Amino acid sequence: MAFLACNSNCLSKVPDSRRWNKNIKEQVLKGNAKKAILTYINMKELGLHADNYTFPPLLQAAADLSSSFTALALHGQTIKTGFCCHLFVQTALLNMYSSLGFIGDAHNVFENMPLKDVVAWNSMLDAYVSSEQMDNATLLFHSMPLKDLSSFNIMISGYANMGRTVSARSIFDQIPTKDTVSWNSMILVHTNAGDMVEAHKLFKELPVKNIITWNTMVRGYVRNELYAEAVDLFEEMRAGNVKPDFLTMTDVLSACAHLGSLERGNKLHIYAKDCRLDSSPHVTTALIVMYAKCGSTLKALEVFYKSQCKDIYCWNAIIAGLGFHGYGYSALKLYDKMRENCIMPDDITFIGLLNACAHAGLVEDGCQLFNSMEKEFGISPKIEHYGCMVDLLSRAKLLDRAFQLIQAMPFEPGESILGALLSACVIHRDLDTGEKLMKLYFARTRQFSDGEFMMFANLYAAFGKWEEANRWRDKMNNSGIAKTTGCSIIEVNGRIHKFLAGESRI
DNA sequence: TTGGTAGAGA
Repeated sequence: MAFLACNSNCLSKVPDSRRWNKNIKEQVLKGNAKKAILTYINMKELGLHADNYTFPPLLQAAADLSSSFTALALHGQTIKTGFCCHLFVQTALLNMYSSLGFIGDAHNVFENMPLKDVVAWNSMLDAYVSSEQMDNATLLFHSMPLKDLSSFNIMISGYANMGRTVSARSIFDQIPTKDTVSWNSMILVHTNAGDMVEAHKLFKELPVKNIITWNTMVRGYVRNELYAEAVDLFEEMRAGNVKPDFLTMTDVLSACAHLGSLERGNKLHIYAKDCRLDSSPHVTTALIVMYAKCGSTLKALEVFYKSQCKDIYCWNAIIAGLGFHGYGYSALKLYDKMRENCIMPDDITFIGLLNACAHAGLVEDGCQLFNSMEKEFGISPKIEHYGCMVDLLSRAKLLDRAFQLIQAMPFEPGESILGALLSACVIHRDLDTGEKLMKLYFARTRQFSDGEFMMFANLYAAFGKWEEANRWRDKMNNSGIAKTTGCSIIEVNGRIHKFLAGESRI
């Protein structure tokens, strides 16, 4: 309300709809969609009329807010004022529905447009591409009476998201004059397909690179687990005086975290400070993760406490980092602080917390947190949360409770949950629970993986029951896997004779 | 003064 008063004071002196339009647009550009909508309401209250310049940013604001209610109300306003017939307003309506995921509504707007220019066609094309309807996008692309460079670029980015290298390349080769967007999208196609050699080839060929080109490559290396290459490219970037942004920093820190290189991580931290990139919550989170993974929990805490702008990612990272290193109580204390700061936990927070409890043996705290997810926060536990709980109960030797949880969970238990409880059965010498679990798995009509057959075989082998172990081993689709993956069964003359956990000699 | 295309954290 304070904003409205201020706004009306500032703007009522100049009751010019142009100024109001400009103001609305600026709010949207700043990411303040709510204020933009409030400005529009204020404008109407003052008796000013909206026009074809007012609606496009407002429709964008509705999309930014992900508010279908606001979207429908604004669509109604365009009809009421007659501006729904304006080409630019129609295109903005199409884009708003597309952003909200209402592709059918976007298509309706498009179909009812009496005049369609290339921007309208591209908007519909993008609606299909961003909703992964590449078949519809391809049909539309080929039926377009007008195409420009954006049309080709939109198609390439669609294929990039689906990893369709050949289709993307065919579009790319048809472009007479490519721009940086075309090249960057084509590089992304290859990084998404896991072909960093081809991505790097294009990167070298590209005459004019921008920050997105560099970031696409750095991210590509990280996603494809080529961490040293990611760091090297970052150094090349610096040597070439290309200024990294917060996304470059986030990814190179992530590479460093995977490499476990604290020395390099420290240097990157200093660099991020010098470039003032460390204030971004993305970078803060990446720093916390890097320090935690490199074993420096104290530095992770220092980054966390010094950060002026902490979001849920930062909180989740520090909770998970503490939990991973066995500081269960500290993780729980930070969770309390997080709640005091009125930050709502999400499903990732609980994965960190439950893992923290499992590592520190805090069984009852873990159970309470697990129960609070749905009751207090309306978060339905996912299979990962059940996995953490099975791990927590198994580590605490509460095998029957772990079994009951698996029995009650609304998911098909996977290999990792099976592995957690079965190995606990081996450690705590409880074959009964192991067999009960096997029966439960067997009762569910599903396809068993070789990994699961091997776990069953290992369970019996651990208890010296070679006949059963052999029987389960024989069910494996590829029993040769036992000889190549470090399986813990030793086979002599077709019979399993010995169980050696963790050894790979056969 | 207005609508469309590339990367974007666990």
